[in-house]
Amino acid sequence: MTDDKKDELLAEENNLISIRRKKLSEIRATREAYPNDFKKGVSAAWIHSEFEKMEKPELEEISQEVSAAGRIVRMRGPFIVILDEGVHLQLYLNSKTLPGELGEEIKLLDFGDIIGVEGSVFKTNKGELTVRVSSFRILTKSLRPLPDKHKGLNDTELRYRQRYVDLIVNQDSRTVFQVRSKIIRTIRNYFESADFMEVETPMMQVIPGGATARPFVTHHNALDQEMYLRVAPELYLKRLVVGGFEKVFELNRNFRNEGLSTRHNPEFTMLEFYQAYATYSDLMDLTEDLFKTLSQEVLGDSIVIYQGSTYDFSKPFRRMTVLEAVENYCAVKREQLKTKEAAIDTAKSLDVTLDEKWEIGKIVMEIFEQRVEAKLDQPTFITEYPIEVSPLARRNEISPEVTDRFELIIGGRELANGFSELNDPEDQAQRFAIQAVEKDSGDKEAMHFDEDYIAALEYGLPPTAGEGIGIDRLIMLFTNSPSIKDVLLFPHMRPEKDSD
RNA sequence: GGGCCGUUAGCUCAGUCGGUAGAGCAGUUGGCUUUUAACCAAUUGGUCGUGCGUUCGAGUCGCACACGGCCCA
Repeated sequence: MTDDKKDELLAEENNLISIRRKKLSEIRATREAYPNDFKKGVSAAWIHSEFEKMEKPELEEISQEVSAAGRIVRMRGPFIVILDEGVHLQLYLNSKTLPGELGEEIKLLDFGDIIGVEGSVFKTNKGELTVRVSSFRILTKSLRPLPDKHKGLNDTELRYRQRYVDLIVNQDSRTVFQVRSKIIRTIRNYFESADFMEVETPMMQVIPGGATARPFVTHHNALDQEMYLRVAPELYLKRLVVGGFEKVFELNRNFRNEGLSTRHNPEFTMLEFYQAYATYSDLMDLTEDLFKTLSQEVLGDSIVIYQGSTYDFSKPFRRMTVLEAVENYCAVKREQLKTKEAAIDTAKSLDVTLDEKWEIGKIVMEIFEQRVEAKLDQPTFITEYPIEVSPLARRNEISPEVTDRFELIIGGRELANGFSELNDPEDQAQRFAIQAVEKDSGDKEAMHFDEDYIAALEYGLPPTAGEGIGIDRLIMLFTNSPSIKDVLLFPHMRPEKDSD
């Protein structure tokens, strides 16, 4: 780049950035501007835990030397506060008492710079633990100004688009992602200690399956083949149970080509687990225990407060059937849902939008989803889902029009979905055939006919129950976050403007 | 997809009836140098999201679009 060109770019650039860029070139003129040889001896957290309890004279006496590093977040006269792994550490740098060059170098410091320091630990007259810096070095010059030191970064859009800035300045945001990590770790431990094996199945699939949802389509060039990002790992996990891995789980990303909302991101994290010789009823018990364990281990309490509601996970969850829920929450009688015609009338009277071509089970589910689900605040297992909306679930032996399936609703939102698996290959083939017809008639969410999965069932899937838990929604619940974007490090956002 | 709200300095926000674009923080210069949102003095910084329109005159009024938020489907 020519000097003219450089000047031109500088002129276009924000003045605050160009001032910092000049400071950077001053550094470049004398030494390596981005050195890699600084050894950070101790963390800010360690310094606090080790010396906070000591008194001023005691600290003066031992005069402990340390080397530390962090990002500058405050400057008060000769005091500079750095942030190291979320912990503040105060430094004392007096330009009049430091050796000449270092005293000059203080002028090059800005908020956001990452510095490495050496010095001794002491306490100020006001009792604040501080490092009296004897030497320091700018390790990384920051060229962009940080947000307001008091008001921080509030703009939701900027917090999502520039998460790195959000994480520097908003401790609450850091905490959400620390809790997220801990929840995922706790889930892994929970299943591993219950002898489940963690597995990884394809995210790129030739036949997408396992959920009624529209997939993302992509293309494999060498094979010249359409491929889909998975909407669920379900069919692969059950193939593993056929193969004799009787307790498996997968904790990873699914992709669904749907709209965005406070509860939906196109890619999201799902836990799915399968257990041979278990029923959906066993999994409801397991789910209660899992939620209790998570809240105890992650929050240290069985009580979770979410957006004004209080949930006590030490108590068993309510259980009711889909029909009971519609009866209770829509004030309708069982007869009003008995036939398709009655159900359509009921739906219309409740102002539920529907398609009259739908079967009765689908109509009842629409009533449930549009008029009941949001009202179910306390943890509730809803059971007896209609067969039409459950193409992979086992038929109930007493009422063959419903399945041995449940969903867990908390705060009006679906958190989990589990069922006894359909392991009758002939029944499954018929259900796939029905899905294929719906697909041909234009339903983009309908499932494909998966012949290899039928072949697997024909080898024999033991009686099995399986469940999926939406991890992002779970984390929203445990971190009291109103939007899924708050619990995703990099939520999907539209491009800001056309970049060409 | 529909409705409502928002978009002004790097950040957080004011901006009245349409009449010279403001504050705090950050920045710059100097002072002070064991402070606690440090302080004191001076001072720089704007495509008012984008485009079109109404008007003598638009941050402000109208239309369209973009992005975001909330609610609904």
